[in-house]
Amino acid sequence: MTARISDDEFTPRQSAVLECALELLVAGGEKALTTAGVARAASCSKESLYKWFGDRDGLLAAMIAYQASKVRAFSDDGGMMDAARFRAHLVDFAHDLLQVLAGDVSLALNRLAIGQASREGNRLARLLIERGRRRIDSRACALLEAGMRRGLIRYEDRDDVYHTLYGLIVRDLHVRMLLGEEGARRPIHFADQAERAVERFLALFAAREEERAGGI
Amino acid sequence: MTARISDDEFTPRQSAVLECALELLVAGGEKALTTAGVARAASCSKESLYKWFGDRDGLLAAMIAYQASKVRAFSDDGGMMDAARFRAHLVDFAHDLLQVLAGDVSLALNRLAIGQASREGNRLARLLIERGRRRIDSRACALLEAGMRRGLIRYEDRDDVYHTLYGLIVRDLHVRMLLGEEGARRPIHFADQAERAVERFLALFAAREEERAGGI
DNA sequence: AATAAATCGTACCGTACGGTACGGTTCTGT
DNA sequence: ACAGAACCGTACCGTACGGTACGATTTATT
Repeated sequence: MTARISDDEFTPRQSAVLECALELLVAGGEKALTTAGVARAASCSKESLYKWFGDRDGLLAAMIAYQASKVRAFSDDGGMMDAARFRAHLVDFAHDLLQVLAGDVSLALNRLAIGQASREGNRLARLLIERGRRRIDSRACALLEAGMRRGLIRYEDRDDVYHTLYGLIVRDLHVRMLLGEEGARRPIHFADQAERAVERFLALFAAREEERAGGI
Repeated sequence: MTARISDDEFTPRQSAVLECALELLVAGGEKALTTAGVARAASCSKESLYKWFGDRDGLLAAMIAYQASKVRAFSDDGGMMDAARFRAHLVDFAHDLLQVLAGDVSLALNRLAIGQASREGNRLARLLIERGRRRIDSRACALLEAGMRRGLIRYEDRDDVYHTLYGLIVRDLHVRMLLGEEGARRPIHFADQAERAVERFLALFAAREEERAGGI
């Protein structure tokens, strides 16, 4: 049984080891992530690795859990919000999303999970979605619901509109980055892209002026 | 040197072997794609594999080239096109795109290329983009340019508008399918999704009635 | 300080895989 | 029909990796 992963607390030593493992993964992909390699890079024994994480798969799962635990969940909104602030929040979200997806570690972990996705169970992929994606989803959905409540946008199916926002922001960039396309990772353009995506999103879903004031 | 891949003609025997290899890859992922396994499944000798494809990487490249060669390039349009036909062409494109991306072999090859993307050079990933993606891109761009020429849509940057169309159609579905998410591959919903995506695309880029008739 | 637990480094084992070699067999060209 | 090439099946080699064992060393506990 592959060690406990429900308890995502790691000792400092274990965290340091996982950090080294992530570095190895980022540098050389899954092929470079050997147990002996991690042990050497982290100056620990293979025996400790197996004791802490069970087996290699447990190590991979721990790396995902560890990385996810480093990303703090946002809880923006709260204050009052007019159309301009709502738009700014959307742009912030878009920019953050692009930056997260373009991160070295994020790309490496996604490549890892996708590479293993054909295996039965899909443990890693499910973990990645559960731990990494849910946060982003919930942040965006909270934002969208706030916009809806204040009459700034109109929609029927929240998930549908969220996925549309996602598509407008990310397009095929994520897959292109996962494939290692050089030109794809130009964080310089992220700000522009975030603006344009939100522009189009609001063009599709913003409530019209006359609706913004009151009822239906 | 990894055999010639620029000449994408394979003998019938080689094609049969590559077919078996693709089956193996789809069934069990990269891990299941061993030279011995391919030889056994295809009833050929490992020596022939190495003679034909050079080494394992050459085999992978040949699989991509072979699969790409099976997909015939569209050359739709040609006839005259009004707004309704243009819309129908867009929906067709969207539907085809979703169906292609959701294909077993497509997903398996993308997983393979992504899993190897961290290696230097990125040969497989570049091959996949070059051979697989370009066709889709060119079909869509031809369609968009035809729509532009006939005054049905208006845009400034063709690539930008194409990527927006792509994002509206695919959203995060491709990555979710690559991660093996069960709910993602529901071809039943593809038709709906294609309709909705085109709807939104036209809401963003369709020329207004008064523009459709004549000049600026 | 003494004892127990945890950890390190290294060595070891079994297996699986990439790649090669070779004898026997089928296909091809003349 | 015959020679030569292509090909199949199998066996073989070296290596690399996952996983285990163990003595030496460090750390924690009382």
